[in-house]
Amino acid sequence: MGATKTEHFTDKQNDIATLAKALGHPARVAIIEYLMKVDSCICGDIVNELPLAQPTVSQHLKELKNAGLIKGTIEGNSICYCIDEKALKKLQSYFAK
Amino acid sequence: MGATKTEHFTDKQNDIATLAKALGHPARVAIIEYLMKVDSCICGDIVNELPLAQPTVSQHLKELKNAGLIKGTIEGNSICYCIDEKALKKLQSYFAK
DNA sequence: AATCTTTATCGTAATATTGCAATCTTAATA
DNA sequence: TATTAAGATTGCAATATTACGATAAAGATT
Repeated sequence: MGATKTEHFTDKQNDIATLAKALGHPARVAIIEYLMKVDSCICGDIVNELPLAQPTVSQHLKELKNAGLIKGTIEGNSICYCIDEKALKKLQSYFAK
Repeated sequence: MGATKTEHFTDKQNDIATLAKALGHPARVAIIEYLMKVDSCICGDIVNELPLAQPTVSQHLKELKNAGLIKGTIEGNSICYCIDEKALKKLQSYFAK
């Protein structure tokens, strides 16, 4: 036991839960808010912005990416992260009911 | 360590994260959707509605209550759960930006 | 009062998350 | 090609979550 029984719920419910879960940590909320503010991205800046070690930030970014909330594109040496509007719109329209 | 470093983030960020986290499980999304649909509540019905055992549902309800998403009022023998609009509004207005 | 009904709590097993040091990968630069 | 810089991955310890059987608490019913 201990694992979420996703198979018993609808795709939509699982989808919303996945997005919400990704935002269920203040560091990830902070990342999203930072990305909203600067719009353009610069991944290293996120590490400087947060009071967490680089591997920890990298892990949070991975989770946000898996949930579809952010996108990352390789920019030569570094990586440019930015918000995936589609996922945010999904949340927005879900709560507008 | 393993515990979230809430003290490094703003109250608002922690607040949103708490609400989002509460919705970060499909069963809790399903509970909220069910409460939206029936409006009035009847707690036992939620147990029947979900494919989970009664103690598990009770635990999920507790988390939703702790996060402020639902309210429960004693109705004689049983308990009447319903959505706390304030929390939903908070999420709604947060995503409407 | 004994029993039933409804919901919460306890205890515990299985699994997931959080955080970081150490290390690896890959591209830029000297 | 060595070195540096930016990020990701690995491995691990601490903690949290998920799920449920057993049981408790409290009002309703007989």
